Amino acid sequence: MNAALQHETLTRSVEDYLKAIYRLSPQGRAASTSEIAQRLELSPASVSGMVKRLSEQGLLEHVPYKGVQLTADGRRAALRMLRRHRLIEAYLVAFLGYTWDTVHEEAERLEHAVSDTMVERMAAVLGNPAVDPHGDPIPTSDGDIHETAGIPLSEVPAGARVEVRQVEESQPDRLRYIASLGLRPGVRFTVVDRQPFRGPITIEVAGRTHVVGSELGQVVRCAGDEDA
Amino acid sequence: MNAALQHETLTRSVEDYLKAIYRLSPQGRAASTSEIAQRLELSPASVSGMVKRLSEQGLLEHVPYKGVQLTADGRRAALRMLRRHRLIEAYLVAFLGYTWDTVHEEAERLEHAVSDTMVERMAAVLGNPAVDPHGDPIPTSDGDIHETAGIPLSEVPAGARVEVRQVEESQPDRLRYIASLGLRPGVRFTVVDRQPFRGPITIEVAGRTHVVGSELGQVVRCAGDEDA
DNA sequence: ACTCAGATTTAGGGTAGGCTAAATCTGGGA
DNA sequence: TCCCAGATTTAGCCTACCCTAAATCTGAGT
Repeated sequence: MNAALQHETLTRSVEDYLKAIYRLSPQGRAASTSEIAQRLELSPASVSGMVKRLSEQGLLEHVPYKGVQLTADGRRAALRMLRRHRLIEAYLVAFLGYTWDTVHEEAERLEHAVSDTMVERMAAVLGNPAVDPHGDPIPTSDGDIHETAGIPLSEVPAGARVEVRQVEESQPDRLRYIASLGLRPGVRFTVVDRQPFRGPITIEVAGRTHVVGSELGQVVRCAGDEDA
Repeated sequence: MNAALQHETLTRSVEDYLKAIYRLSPQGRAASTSEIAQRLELSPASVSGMVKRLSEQGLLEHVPYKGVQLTADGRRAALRMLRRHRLIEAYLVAFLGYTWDTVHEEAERLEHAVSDTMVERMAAVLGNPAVDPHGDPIPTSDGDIHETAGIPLSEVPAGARVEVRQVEESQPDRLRYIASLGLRPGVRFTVVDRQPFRGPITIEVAGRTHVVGSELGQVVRCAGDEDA
């Protein structure tokens, strides 16, 4: 467990790589070089180079030409960054007048700069929230995370009444659009109609009807409305 | 005025250099390579190299073997960092339970990461304070600063009643010691005795008498107590 | 006016992490 | 089974900063 040592040492770049790889590996699937490159907006060649360094450092497992997976140390570091990122987002919204479309960019920089102490103070004044403003779960300080992945809106059957759980989007303009439809975590709404072949989805939110594309259907994740 | 462009481009390193040079140049005196090196804990050779780059960028004026001065652009950037640093310190003390001995280090990292927007939001919720927790003046967002340099405690005549204005110290242990004497910005106290040749100074703070060394006398700056 | 100690700069080298171009691997379709 | 398109890696290069060691300048004191 040299992760404690590594905390002090990890560079911004490395922290970003680990976070990206975590996000790209649902239940431990391997992430490919090109996926990582795309997410970090770097060339695949650069990613190849960094991947080699990180696997030498023991932060990830690399099978050449096949992909990478985080080691326990790598996962720990990634979850630490995720906690920071999401707590910072929650803090900025709660105390500094940010809205969910503007917090991502700020948190992206702050997550590398705040101390553990500051993160925990923010968590405390927030009352240790379980989710961030987009509904994403906040890992605990000892690295637990409850992936409460709801189902994508695009897979909710027509007629169902559901609740928004998470909005997996970071682009401000898209988030503003989604907010303008009344969709945000915790909001209940009804799926009126869903066309096949990734066709448009008709929803009714707070009495108003909207038709949205399937791309949006992918990022809005919902949970069945148990108490309806 | 390409300073706006530069904002986006300045690296952490450059920001630190400019801030250090500003602090080392009271009323536009030139700062020497070795002073800068000492303050930033770098080798003089490294400073020489960076100084060359920065003067090519137009952020400072360098007369080889003589020293450097900030240009208008450089000064603007330095004051911007000073504003960030001091507002962050004030914010952390006011809202996140920091004490004046612990804020410096945190601010030192955050000042490079926060956006202008966030800085102004912090300023707003703080009510646009004029000074930070150490009594140092906070530059305005358009680069004004009121250097209210009080006189060092070591130069206050015996018998005078004065008020603490600024405590020019960033080391936590020293700040805790100073706080333990009851000295902090705004506190009134009396100089009971002062020995010559940088000798010890006897002060009375809130009815208690302390003897302090002249080194401390340099960092605690005071103002005559007008309304006594 | 000289000299030399100390300050400063230059020379040469290292690491981290980007990039493009070229080489190499992999797997799906003929 | 073979082949080639696309993915991946390697090779070679660049920038930003840092370092130590060596060269050079400056000015204070004789």
